[in-house]
Amino acid sequence: MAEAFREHGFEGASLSILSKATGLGKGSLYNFFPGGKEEMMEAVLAEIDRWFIARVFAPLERPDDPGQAITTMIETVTTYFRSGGRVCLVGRLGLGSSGDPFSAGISGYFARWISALARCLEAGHVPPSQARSLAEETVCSIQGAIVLARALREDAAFTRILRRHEAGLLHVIARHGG
Amino acid sequence: MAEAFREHGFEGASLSILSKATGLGKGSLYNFFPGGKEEMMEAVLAEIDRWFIARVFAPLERPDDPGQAITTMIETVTTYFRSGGRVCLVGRLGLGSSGDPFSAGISGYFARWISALARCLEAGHVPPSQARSLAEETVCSIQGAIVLARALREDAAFTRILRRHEAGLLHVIARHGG
DNA sequence: GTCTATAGAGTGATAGAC
DNA sequence: GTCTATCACTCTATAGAC
Repeated sequence: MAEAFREHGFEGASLSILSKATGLGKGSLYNFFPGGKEEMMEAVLAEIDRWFIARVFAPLERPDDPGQAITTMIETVTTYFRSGGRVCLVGRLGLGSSGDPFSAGISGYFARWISALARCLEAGHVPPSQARSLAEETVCSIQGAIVLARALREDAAFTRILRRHEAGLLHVIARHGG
Repeated sequence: MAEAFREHGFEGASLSILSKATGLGKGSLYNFFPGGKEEMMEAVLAEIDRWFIARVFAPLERPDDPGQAITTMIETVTTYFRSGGRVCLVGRLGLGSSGDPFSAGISGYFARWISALARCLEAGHVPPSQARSLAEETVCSIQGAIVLARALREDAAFTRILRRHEAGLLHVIARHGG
């Protein structure tokens, strides 16, 4: 179901697509999600949120080794987004007017990602304001890299961009003796 | 019509929305665009392409003053995307499976943008490989900034990110005596 | 009997095509 | 405006678990 929303968007993911994707009839879908498509999307977003909290945000927020945490984040994200071949559903949803009912979740996702990464950099002794700029820049570039890799049909663009950011962040930490 | 596609996407922009946006009846729309919605989107993309070639790509490709060309590009883009409040239709289309019929135009748009910016940096005596990386990074960040500004509902994020890139590019040109 | 999960025909509304 | 297809959604029917 998540993949169906990812690929077709909220409006484009029809119930017949969702039914086929899940292998469930319409009756079953409405049994699980009485709120209809909107509730289905909520569930998908909640699952994404849990996944990112566990695998991305939490490790950044209290890192044993900030440099290692950043390297791990880059690897995790590269795998998750399949080197840009897989769209970020949260980002995609935010671009459309159909994302309005989910705007709290959407902004929360990005806000937490940025602040988690900033905290990691601060743990590496990067000054807070610089940490925030770098974190914002990195999350921004990850989203941009997905757009670019999809548009250019070139996964290498995604990995190239992420690698540059990884190197940049590690360099800044090293400079501050992180 | 462009705004309708921008805000609702290809699937979400129904003919009644397009009809209302243009002030034309459905019959008139099919008179102008016998190919239906797909042809309407083609027309919108072609118009965007012309606009970007005239206002963004061409000035970068043969700059009198590379630094000035970059500053102008940042200003033009900031205005065009209304500080992130306005979505990039080409980027948005690339994220969805509905963009498949337009994939050539989509990849061409980004490819030309990156190479135009790279050429501008080369005119500022930045070595080609570095110029290309910086150009890719910048176009990537512009797209990411739109996603982020929309998601966070914070136009300031867009202008902040673009300003950082502008400063970075000007600094690199200055270092190479551009 | 009650509860939960299933499938799918059937609802009116609206889609895109012409 | 008129077409048919499809939309989100409802409803009925059925199944097994307890």
